[in-house]
Amino acid sequence: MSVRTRFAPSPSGHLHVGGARSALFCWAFAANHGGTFLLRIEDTDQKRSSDAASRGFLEDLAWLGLDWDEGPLWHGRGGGETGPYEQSNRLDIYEQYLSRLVAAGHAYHAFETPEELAEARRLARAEKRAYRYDRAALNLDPDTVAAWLAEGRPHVVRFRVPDDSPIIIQDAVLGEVRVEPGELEDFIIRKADGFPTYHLAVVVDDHLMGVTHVIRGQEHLANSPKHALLQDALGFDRPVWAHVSLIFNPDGSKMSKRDKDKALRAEVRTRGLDSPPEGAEIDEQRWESWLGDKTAQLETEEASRLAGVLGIDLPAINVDDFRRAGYLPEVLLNYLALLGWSPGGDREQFDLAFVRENFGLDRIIKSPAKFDRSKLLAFNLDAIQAMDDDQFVVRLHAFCQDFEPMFLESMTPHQFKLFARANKERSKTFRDPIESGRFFIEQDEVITWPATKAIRKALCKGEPCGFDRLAAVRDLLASAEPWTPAHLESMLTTWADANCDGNLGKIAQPIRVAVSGGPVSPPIFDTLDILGRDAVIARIDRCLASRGELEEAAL
RNA sequence: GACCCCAUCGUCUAGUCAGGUCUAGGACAUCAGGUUUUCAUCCUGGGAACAGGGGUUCGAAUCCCCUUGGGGUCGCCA
Repeated sequence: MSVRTRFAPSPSGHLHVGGARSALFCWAFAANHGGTFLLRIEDTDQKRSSDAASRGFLEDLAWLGLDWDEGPLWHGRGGGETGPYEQSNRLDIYEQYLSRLVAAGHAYHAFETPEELAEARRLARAEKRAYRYDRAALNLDPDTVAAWLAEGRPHVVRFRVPDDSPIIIQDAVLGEVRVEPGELEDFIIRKADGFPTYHLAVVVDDHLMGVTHVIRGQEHLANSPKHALLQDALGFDRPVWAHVSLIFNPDGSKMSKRDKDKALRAEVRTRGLDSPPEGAEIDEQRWESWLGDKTAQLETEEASRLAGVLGIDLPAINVDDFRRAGYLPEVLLNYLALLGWSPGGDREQFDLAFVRENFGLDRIIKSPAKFDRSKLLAFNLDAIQAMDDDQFVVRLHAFCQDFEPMFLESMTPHQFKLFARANKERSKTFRDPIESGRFFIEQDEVITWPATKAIRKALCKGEPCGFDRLAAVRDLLASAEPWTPAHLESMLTTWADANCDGNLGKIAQPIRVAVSGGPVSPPIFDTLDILGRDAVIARIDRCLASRGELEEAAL
């Protein structure tokens, strides 16, 4: 039988790195076995699912290059014989299996309200005992149940957990996992709104879609016995389970899609804010329910607006966060693969093709791993340095198109090309040239020279000082012909030989500060080339004019 | 709290399943030098781990047990 794997996210927010890794492993395992990789949208939670979120997921997956063979239709991907692939479109299917379970006595109707259950849980907790549903509904007489159902009384359907023998599941990563009878309660398989819960939907869909291998995060391990029970009751084969260890934050807590909200809530609390701050654009009611419910999540835009207003950085946990931060998809995938899987030996850097060729369940790592940003960054640096110049130009261009269009609007294509090339060597991410290169696209009049230590050192220190040297080469630059890095270099090198003992830095640094407003730029001759003569001279003149002010500030 | 999972440098890991080749290898980080017109790179070198205790064995990082530590789950979320 051919291998079929599935990635089945619930569309709440963006794809986070843990989900991305699960998707990668599913993809790789299927690809390695010439099988099929399915994508299924688990949108049975009416409160939390949104179309926007599921589009975000698809985009994130596509950006990573993890194409699904079957699943939602999206830009030429997806389709398949076993759809629909959104659970909200499969309700009638679940209903059939649900009736079957009820008819066979494997499931029963229960009428407790959420409030009653919450109270029972609270009580159990107060008495320090483990809470399990008491099966009260099982003792209802059939006529009462029939009457209540007929009058439309709200109810759920619970699965009747057999209490005679232990549940033993085989996990490809963890081995045998055993749960004693009595550890599981009669879990709910259909909610009061008529939607199935995750457990039922997953089991039915995995069966109908022919899923052979379920590779997922270890937070799902405790669900597997429930699924095994449902599969047994329904007469389905069990899939091969492989539970992958969790990804942690550096502080050791589980890296979760709720971390952003957690950080936000903590900041709101410490500041004692009781209403949404100006500029966050969150309405009062939403604010209340978000603050009060620690499982509630703000929309991506709301969250980043709020973070902006509060002046805090949100933790990067979503694929999209890393994309915006200028990481390469292949590097993120490489790093993620390493967090939970190892090809063995000393091999660490590899591409998707390598993962496809070598991935196997047997080398999945059992212990949890902390997400280390600095290693990811080091990998990204290596990948960028391994590109040829033209490739870097193209990819930086694409990045700017998505996130920094100003860089394309403010430069000619030729300038952009020079800009990209000059920056490649010092770029760890696509963000780097953007952040350090703002001065390239700013108007000449916007450049200022604050009296920082580095700027004063370059311009004011010494005899002669940087200003003196700048003044001395100003006309030389104004009349330089041709305006090329090579010619500028030979010109200024000659000048430095004659005027500062061949120490090019003595003149390069004042020029750098003058044209950029700061102490950092690409190599000075490239920088001048990109800016062009007019901007360079205009900036030098303005810088020279600011001399009095700067020297005064230094006193 | 109950149940389940996990345990090699600060971090990710190789080595564990088939015990000796391990005075435990690599990578990131870190420290010390060096290269460099700034920044970033880059080069050289250093320090850094088998959680603890019992077994089994001629021999244990590797097998078993206990302890400790970390984590997950305990939702009409998925």
